[in-house]
Amino acid sequence: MTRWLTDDEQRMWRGWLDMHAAVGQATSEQLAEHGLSEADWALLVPLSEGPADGLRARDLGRVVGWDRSRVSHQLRRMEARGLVERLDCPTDARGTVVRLTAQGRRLVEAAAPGHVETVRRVFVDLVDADELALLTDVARRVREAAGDPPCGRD
Amino acid sequence: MTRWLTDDEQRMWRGWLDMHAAVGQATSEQLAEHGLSEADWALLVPLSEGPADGLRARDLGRVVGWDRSRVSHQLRRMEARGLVERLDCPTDARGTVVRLTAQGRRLVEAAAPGHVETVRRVFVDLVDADELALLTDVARRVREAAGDPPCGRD
DNA sequence: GGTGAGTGGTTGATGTGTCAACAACGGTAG
DNA sequence: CTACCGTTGTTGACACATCAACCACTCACC
Repeated sequence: MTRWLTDDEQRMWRGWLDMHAAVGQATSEQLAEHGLSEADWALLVPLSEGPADGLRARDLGRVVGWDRSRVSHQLRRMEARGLVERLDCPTDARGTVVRLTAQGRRLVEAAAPGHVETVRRVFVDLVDADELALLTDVARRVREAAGDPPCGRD
Repeated sequence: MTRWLTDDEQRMWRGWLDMHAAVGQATSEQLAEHGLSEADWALLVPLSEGPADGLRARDLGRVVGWDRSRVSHQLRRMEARGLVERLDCPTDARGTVVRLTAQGRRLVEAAAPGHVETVRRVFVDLVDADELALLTDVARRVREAAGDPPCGRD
């Protein structure tokens, strides 16, 4: 006996999916003004916030919640565009240290204000304090129910 | 003067992104048990709900909010797997009519109950009536602020 | 009946995400 | 020291998303 979704539930579920698509589109378009993708941004942010001498690819992957392969592929493309460079890790010959280039750092700093403004305009500034607390709580419940694959962005 | 996100705002924004990742992962894994992807599902659902003699590719694209190219690529892969078939459109020589095969219809009907149960388990059943109304309203506000690219799923 | 703008669909190129296989290294038990 | 196992990162194959180019067709207009 399947409990199908009621009309209200379906409206919420679909609206929520469409909301995510709309927000993703808005942030993608904003980053594209600087020649960046969401995938670029996901890696550039922790690199810009981390130590100036770079991060182990392993640690970078943990921060953003990606597997090694995805990180490696993305870094290859970003290195080809001159955003990051890969160095041998001095403490572990298996490792790779990833560091922002000067150009990469300039791009992050140029794109960050517009990114935050977009996030505010299409989402954060549209909810009041009560709603913000409730959304945070719903998100926590859902992550726990779904098995909370640790992730991180921004 | 950029208004950076406060800690609470950042927590909500990140939690919300992670929530979406967790829900997407849960539904993807459930569909994968039947050998289906989210992209397959997006097209299979309107095809299974539409007329038995199929849908114009154009109309299918409008329902799911995809452009022509994306629909065409996805249909090519699905046709190769025997889920759908493409027929010439009798009323417009430019058109293509897409129809579920018997195998495609069996797969949709086999996967649908588990899909709905997953959506309930990781999301819908975790919010009460008040929260459901509020989430629906927030989603509406966000879609309007972001420019509401019409979409549709499930 | 032509002609030209617009529509419908396909294709190829490139960027992105996932999986499995692989090579190289580190750590530990014997 | 050697054997072995777990870790780290890369690679290749394939699925998916986006963009631009292209062709065939429709339709409105002359």
